[in-house]
Amino acid sequence: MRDGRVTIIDVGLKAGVSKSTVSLVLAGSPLVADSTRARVSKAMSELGYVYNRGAATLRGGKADVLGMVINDLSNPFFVELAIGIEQTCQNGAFVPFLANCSENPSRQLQVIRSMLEHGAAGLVISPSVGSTVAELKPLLADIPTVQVMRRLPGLRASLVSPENREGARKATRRLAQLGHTRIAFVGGTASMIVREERVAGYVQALEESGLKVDPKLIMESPITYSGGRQAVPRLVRPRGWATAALCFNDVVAIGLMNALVEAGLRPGADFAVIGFDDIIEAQHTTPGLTSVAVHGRDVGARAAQMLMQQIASGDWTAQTVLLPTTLVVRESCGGKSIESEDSET
Amino acid sequence: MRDGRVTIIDVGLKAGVSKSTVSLVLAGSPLVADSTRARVSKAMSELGYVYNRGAATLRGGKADVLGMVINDLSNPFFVELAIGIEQTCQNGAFVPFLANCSENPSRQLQVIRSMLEHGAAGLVISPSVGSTVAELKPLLADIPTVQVMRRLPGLRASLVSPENREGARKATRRLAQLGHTRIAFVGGTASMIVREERVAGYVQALEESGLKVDPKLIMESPITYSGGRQAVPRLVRPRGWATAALCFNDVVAIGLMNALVEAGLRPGADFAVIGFDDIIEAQHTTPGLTSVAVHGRDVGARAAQMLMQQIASGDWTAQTVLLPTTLVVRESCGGKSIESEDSET
DNA sequence: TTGTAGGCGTTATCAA
DNA sequence: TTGATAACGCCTACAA
Repeated sequence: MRDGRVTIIDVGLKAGVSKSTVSLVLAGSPLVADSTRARVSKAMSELGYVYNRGAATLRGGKADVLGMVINDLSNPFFVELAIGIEQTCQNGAFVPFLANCSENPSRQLQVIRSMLEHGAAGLVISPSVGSTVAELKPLLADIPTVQVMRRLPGLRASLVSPENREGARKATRRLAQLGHTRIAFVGGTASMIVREERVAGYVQALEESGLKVDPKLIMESPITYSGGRQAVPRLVRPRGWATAALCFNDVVAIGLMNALVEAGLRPGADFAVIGFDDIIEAQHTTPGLTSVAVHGRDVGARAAQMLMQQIASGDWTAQTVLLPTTLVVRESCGGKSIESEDSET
Repeated sequence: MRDGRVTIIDVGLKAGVSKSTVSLVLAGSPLVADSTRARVSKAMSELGYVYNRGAATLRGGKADVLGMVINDLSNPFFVELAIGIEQTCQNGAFVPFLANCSENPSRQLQVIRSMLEHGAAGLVISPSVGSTVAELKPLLADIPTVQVMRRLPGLRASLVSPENREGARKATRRLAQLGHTRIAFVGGTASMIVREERVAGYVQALEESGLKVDPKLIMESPITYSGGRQAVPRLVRPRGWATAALCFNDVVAIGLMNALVEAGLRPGADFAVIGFDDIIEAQHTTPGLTSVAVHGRDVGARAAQMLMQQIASGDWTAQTVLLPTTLVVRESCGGKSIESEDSET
């Protein structure tokens, strides 16, 4: 106990047993006599003993840390996702550590390295925009990894993701059914695979509805509130140039809705808006935001399950799980009368 | 390299040097010959060597992990706070690990224990609602700890917090100056110290303005969007019973604003609303939300600085730092004409 | 039911 | 400039 840190030896000394016995108590072994166990436990709490998991890991090899590397926590959706992962870890005897990359690839590398150095048993990662396989692949070569939401092609890692294409298709089809012919897709940048998938669903729905696909209606923007705002001038000048928009996600959609109001247009009446993710905020806008629900918690839970199972089995062949989305209809897209599309799924 | 994990011994073998030399290279010591260093580095990357920080910590005693224990990441304000802490750690050679408690004290205990077991060098903690000194004090007895935003009286730990009382006072005074006489305080529960402070500022401003303090105007609610919503019926029935509200935070304020609109009232025109925190969302509501800016990143940065300094010096006597707030005036409180109060600060 | 004796990967001390 | 050796705190045989 030289340095202030109490060890099992100190505990043993105090309880009058050897360190091995203390270790057995720690492990909850049935071999220890009840009286001994009690004495040891008492000594532990009196000394303020703290288990040194690092030492145990060093000896035993396996760590209980599960790393969550998330691209951007300022998007509420990813917070939901992280919460889903966390809760699932609880039940699985893993300790989840969360790291935020703020959509910064070099920060992401640092964070991953750090988790590896700390002996993480596995990683759930939602790659930052701008990540490259070249830099990530060698790092992740020896650790079970599950990608969530975003996918880096060429990476040998599992994936849990929503059915982006189908979700976007459902949403766009709804807008078309409501009579819109000039429907925009707003948000994200062309390099994002998730966006590609969502745009593909959007295009498919337009074609199925017999509408023309106008590339000018497919707009890029940062995936932030301001990104959504910025799109509005291009959307409504001249007025009626577009009359509806499917947004890359809810954050963009909310920014867009607010800018519409400021431009004198009523979302849901003069202009239809649909978002993607169905974050909690979508219920608390005026009008309520229609959104393609991705069920972030479920996605997170699924990813965590998969990862824990891969860790347990030692087999982490890449698998892919696509989770269904649901169109949650609120007022922002107008035409409440049409029955929900959920039934069609 | 038995178990797949490459050690410095393996690296040394490959490079034809001893593990001590490898260790020196790792530490960037100027003692090693350049040619040796090069050979060792090459061996490391060829073998895919990963530094085992657990082992180093076990040997050396000091860890590089800094734990952030946050009450609730689904409040965007605390995400900002966490980002501030993270960024500051970067510059200080600490690795920040984030854990979310979802406002759940027992989860919080687990998380803290886990961080201690992993040898965290220090903790930044924003205690969950319902935390007790009795359970926290023994845990934190031997580790530098800085509380942020929230304070547990009786805990021997530093605190970085905004000037809640003064912030609330400024906001309330503004509402009074705009001619409101029935001003409510909405959100939070009575047991929260932060709320106590904010309510105290609110009461003080009312008295300074010669207004009566009506306990019925001080309302509790969960600090969520729905919490804000729920307050509205009590606020506007009968119409004009209250004409303005200072909210516990922006999340409550945004929920409240939306419910106002649904009740047929225009925030900023028929009813004045001020929030607290100035989260990013406050700029993206319609109308823009007037808010007492707490500058979450700065608060986080300050807390991280303080903690790192306490770790470095080994002296962690409790200190308190109160950071000033600013009233950011947008449209939700009406009366744009009055000049901003910032100048008075 | 409990004690003894390594060894996990690293760093620090001391020799060479 | 490099190598040998002893800890760090824990767990796991194996012995008692």
